[in-house]
Amino acid sequence: MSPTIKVLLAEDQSMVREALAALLGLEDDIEVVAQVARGDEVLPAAREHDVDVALLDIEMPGATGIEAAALLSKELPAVKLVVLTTFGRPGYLRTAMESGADAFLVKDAPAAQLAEAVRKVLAGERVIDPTLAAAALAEGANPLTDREREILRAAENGSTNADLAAALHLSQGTVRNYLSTAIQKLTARNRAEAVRIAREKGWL
Amino acid sequence: MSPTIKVLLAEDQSMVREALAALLGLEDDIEVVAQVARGDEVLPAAREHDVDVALLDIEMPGATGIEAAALLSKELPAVKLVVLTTFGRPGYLRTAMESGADAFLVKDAPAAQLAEAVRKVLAGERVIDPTLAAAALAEGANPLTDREREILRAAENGSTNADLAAALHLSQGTVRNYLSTAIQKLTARNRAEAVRIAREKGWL
DNA sequence: GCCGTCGTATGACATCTGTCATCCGGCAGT
DNA sequence: ACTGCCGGATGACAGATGTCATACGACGGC
Repeated sequence: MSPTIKVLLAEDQSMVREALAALLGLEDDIEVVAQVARGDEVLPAAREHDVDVALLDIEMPGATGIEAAALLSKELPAVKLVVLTTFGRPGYLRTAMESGADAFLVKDAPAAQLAEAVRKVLAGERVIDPTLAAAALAEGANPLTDREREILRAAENGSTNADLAAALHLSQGTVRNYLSTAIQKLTARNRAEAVRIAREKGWL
Repeated sequence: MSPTIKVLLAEDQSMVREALAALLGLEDDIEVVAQVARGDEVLPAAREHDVDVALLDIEMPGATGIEAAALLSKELPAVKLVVLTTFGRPGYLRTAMESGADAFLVKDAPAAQLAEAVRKVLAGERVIDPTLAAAALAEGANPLTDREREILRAAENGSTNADLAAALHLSQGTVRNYLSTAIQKLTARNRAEAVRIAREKGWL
């Protein structure tokens, strides 16, 4: 029979990572050959271990799983990419696929889908939740410009306009202009609501 | 040798839950006899399955793991309680212990600590991260009143004062007063920052 | 070359938010 | 009985935020 599938597992929470490794370890045809806890450790580890499939959590320090996916698909295009996330945000799906992901799984899907997805991507298939795919297509593309996104992200923790202006080397008026247009694009009533909406859609 | 330890596992994300079950399943002396995905299913499941230890995630729909812990320790005091969480917030630790938890683990601790904690609580020990315990003691008690907490929670998603007043049947002025005192208690500069700080400390 | 968009900026204006003083009724300690 | 705290409220004020018009240089597409 065919050799075992070599998997790289990237997930920052040790307990979850090792638990997922245990889960995959129960499968005869799958072997977890490397584990990393940070996005920026993915590429080096993949280079070192000659992996078939990389399993990438999105929320990680160093770099997100999506950023890691983009790097991998450029540097090691033979490696198949499964993106895993807590949040089924349509925008995540979109950018993950644009970054070269072959599968997109949410963590509240049944565990059996994990091993299944690994096998399927190796066979050249793509695996995505149809509901999520529909949602991603329905909501359209991210309407925010780079700068607007950046400023919204910076505004998330409760910074004042003065803080933001200083942090981003802008005038306070400019900060307010960007926030104002972002608020309108997202049909929010203030910056906090705008941040929430953008987060929900996966646009940040 | 002693019979196997019967564990109830409560965690909303199926993939993580089943992965943790797989991890615990590798231990000879531990058996996962029940799995639930919601906080409000914990007590019924515990009643039905005669468990020794309940493993409770905090962030769950229906009821939090902490609320479930409080119920369990009242209704089935023989069951040992391990609280598991993504976020190492000192306030969580405090309320978890006050709710009768015997152990408190964060998900980015090594996986080995999970089985270890299960065995220890059954032996009557308590398991908590010393660093977190120190932080919990250092930061003192939650300074917010019930109402302040409630209003901060409601303000989290970007509601305006008018929204909050309507939702909580208060005058707008009263809403502003509560937010103002909360902001000062938390040494924040606006509601958004206050929410962030309260969240970080586990006071919401 | 022209048009649209983006990044950046200013000024004026209206509204929202945060602060403060002050008040009331209820309730827990002392 | 007195004190203090909580929930709730009002009014006044200052400062922060959101909106709008307008402007300019850079760049991309047509």
